[in-house]
Amino acid sequence: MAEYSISQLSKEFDVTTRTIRHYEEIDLLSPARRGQTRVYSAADRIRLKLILRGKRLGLSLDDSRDIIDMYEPGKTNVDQLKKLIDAIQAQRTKLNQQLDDITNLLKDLNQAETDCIESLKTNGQK
Amino acid sequence: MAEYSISQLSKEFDVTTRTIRHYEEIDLLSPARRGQTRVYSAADRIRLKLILRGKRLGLSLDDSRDIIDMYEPGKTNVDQLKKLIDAIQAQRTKLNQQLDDITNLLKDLNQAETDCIESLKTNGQK
DNA sequence: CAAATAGTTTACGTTAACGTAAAGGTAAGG
DNA sequence: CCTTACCTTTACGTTAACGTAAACTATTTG
Repeated sequence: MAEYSISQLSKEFDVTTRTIRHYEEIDLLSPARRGQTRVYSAADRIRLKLILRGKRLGLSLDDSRDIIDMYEPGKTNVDQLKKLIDAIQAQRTKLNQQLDDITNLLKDLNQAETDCIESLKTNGQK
Repeated sequence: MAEYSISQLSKEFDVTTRTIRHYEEIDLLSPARRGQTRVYSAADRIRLKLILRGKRLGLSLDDSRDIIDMYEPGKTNVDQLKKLIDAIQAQRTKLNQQLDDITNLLKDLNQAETDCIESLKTNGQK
């Protein structure tokens, strides 16, 4: 039963405590309290991790919320489930686009690098 | 020698003309002018495309500017070239992180989806 | 020739995601 | 008991990336 303080998480994920509290303000996190002090569970920690992964992918916090909510199959309603499947498909489409973008960018970077090195050889001589 | 109007590009890439003008305001684009009217070349169009790709990857416009500038080997200075190679490496690192994030997210989405479908089977019967 | 369409500049407004400062509570160590 | 280290809340400030509106020009079309 792991527990974490706000500063521990702050250090582990290299974000400010303000950021973590901000996520609570917009209901992305809801840690327990010991008195007034926030106490984060392992589940809270995972949520934070997911939020930050979303950030690295350029998602808005609202988008991240949607995605994270997908992981919880507490949505018994059938219509909601169907909506979820659609949302999952939409996300997948977007991610595949990103994958495509990244491979292209990596290709471009390789090209830029060889150009650079080439230029260094030629140019570094004079 | 292809030429494009601002509204053509706006439609092609599904962004507003305001957005395109904004990129000019911050010197990400510098189209020619016919009188007062902007005239975009094929190269301008490519730059816009690259900017938007950067956006999809969650890059800031400043980051995109840096990356796009990498493609132009007009940087004869040796020191700048070395800096460029470092920058390229840094970008590569970040992109590989993103790749990792995406494959994980896709994995999660698959899981979420099968959970959903499972839940639909069980739950949709009653 | 009037109206619609596409272009322009200028300039203030908006939203997300925190930053930053103020003011204070609490527990441990010397 | 005082300092140091964390914790808290409240609240205004900031930046990026445009949105939106006003006011104007130029061209085309019924």
